[in-house]
Amino acid sequence: MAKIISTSCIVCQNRSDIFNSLGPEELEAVNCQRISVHYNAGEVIFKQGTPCYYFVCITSGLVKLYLENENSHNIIIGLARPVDYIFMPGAYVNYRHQFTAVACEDTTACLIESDIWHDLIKTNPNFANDFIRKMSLQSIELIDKISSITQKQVFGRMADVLIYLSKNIYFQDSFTLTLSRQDLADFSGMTKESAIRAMKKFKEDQIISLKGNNIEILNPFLLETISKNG
Amino acid sequence: MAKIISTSCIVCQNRSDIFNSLGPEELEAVNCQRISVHYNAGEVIFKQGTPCYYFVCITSGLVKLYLENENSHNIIIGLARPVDYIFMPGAYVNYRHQFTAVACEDTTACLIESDIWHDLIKTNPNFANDFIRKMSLQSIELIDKISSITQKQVFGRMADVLIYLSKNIYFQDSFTLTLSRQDLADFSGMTKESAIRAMKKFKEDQIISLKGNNIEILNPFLLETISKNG
DNA sequence: AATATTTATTGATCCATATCAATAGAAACA
DNA sequence: TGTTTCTATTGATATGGATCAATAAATATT
Repeated sequence: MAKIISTSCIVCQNRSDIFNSLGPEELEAVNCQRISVHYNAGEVIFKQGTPCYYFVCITSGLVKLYLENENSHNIIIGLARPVDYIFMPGAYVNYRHQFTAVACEDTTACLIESDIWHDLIKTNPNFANDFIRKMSLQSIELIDKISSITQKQVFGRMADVLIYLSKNIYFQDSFTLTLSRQDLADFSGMTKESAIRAMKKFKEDQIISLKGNNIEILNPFLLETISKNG
Repeated sequence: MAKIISTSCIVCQNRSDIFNSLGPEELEAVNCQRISVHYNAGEVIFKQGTPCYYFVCITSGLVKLYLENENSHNIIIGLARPVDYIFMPGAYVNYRHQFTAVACEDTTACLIESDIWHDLIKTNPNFANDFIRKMSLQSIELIDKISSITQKQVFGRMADVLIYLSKNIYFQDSFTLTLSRQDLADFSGMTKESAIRAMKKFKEDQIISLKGNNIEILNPFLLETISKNG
């Protein structure tokens, strides 16, 4: 890891939207102390339980955020993509990471000290407002995840995951997965075997086409129906 | 419902902690337009999917927050008590309630217009900071709920619920439940029958004493172990 | 107090999904 | 190019917890 790249935040094309409310001096202050890092696929960005000193802004790649458990399987509670940063509820509570972040693809990120972040929130109401909006969105995603996992069976849950991937990660009905089957399982709260069987059923029913990691949603309407009916 | 009571926010003993960072004028502004309401046990405070115009600050009683689902059972994602307010992630996103709030006991609450709330966040950085901290805590609770429900079996989940009730709601090892068995089930993501059987097992194993709605945690250490081991 | 209604409890059965096991395919490596 | 290693797939079996059904207890109603 740790191949440092650099441009300025002010001209950065992959800058997180959260920084749009900052003025040039504020952006420069962020730029001055930011650390740009490259992670290879599979590398840990941070571990659940460790102290959190930095906000992680993803500039390229894909990151999975998951809850670890000694006895049981992991559960992916979210994915982070450019142009976004990883939400960090511990930054305002116990200064610990609530989950582990791992790069699914080769990923570049900028680390921003949480002190600066806190200062910006105190001094720039628009930044604070945007930050609250992002936290709210994250809360809603968590609520949606609870709803999906507790109120739906395997097909409904897998439908939710495929819809989420196409709408929020790949922005297309057709995409090449960089998540493993195990990841899909962890994301939909089931075992790898169940995930594979659910996908196989969708393929048989012509709802998706599936060749290795190439997925195309052929019948989004039916997938939506399966999601709704659980 | 709607038995209006009144005192001033400035002298209120049941004022939510979130208002501690407000000055007298700000408190007075809140006081001027607040609406105090009484809800009987069982009454709906707001429904999932409806617009959210008010923050609800609980001054007495107990409120359950749950996700509704036509096909499936409800799932309680949290409880709200005095001195607290109900978090409302929709207030910054789609202006809709993400869940339903129902009074479990006779409950009084003050409704505060979200406009005023938004103004305070923009103008008072300490208020914004406290608000972000509260949202962060809520996110962590949601993450804990996901962890509990997906990574533990019935006994672990029920242990989590009992620990939560004693530590965060009743503040004692011994308490009289105002939640029904169905509520306990909805809170731990299982059926009423499974909830009753789990409690029965804990009673047989002398981990709790259970007479109707009177619960005492006799062996908190063992309960904690069950929670950890799932 | 007697009756109706809701909530709680217990037992029997069933089913969705996990677990286990075996194989196949893909990627890494020597 | 064969060997190892990891990931994916498929089938067989096991099981945790849901569902169904039948009281019992508590609460509300007349």
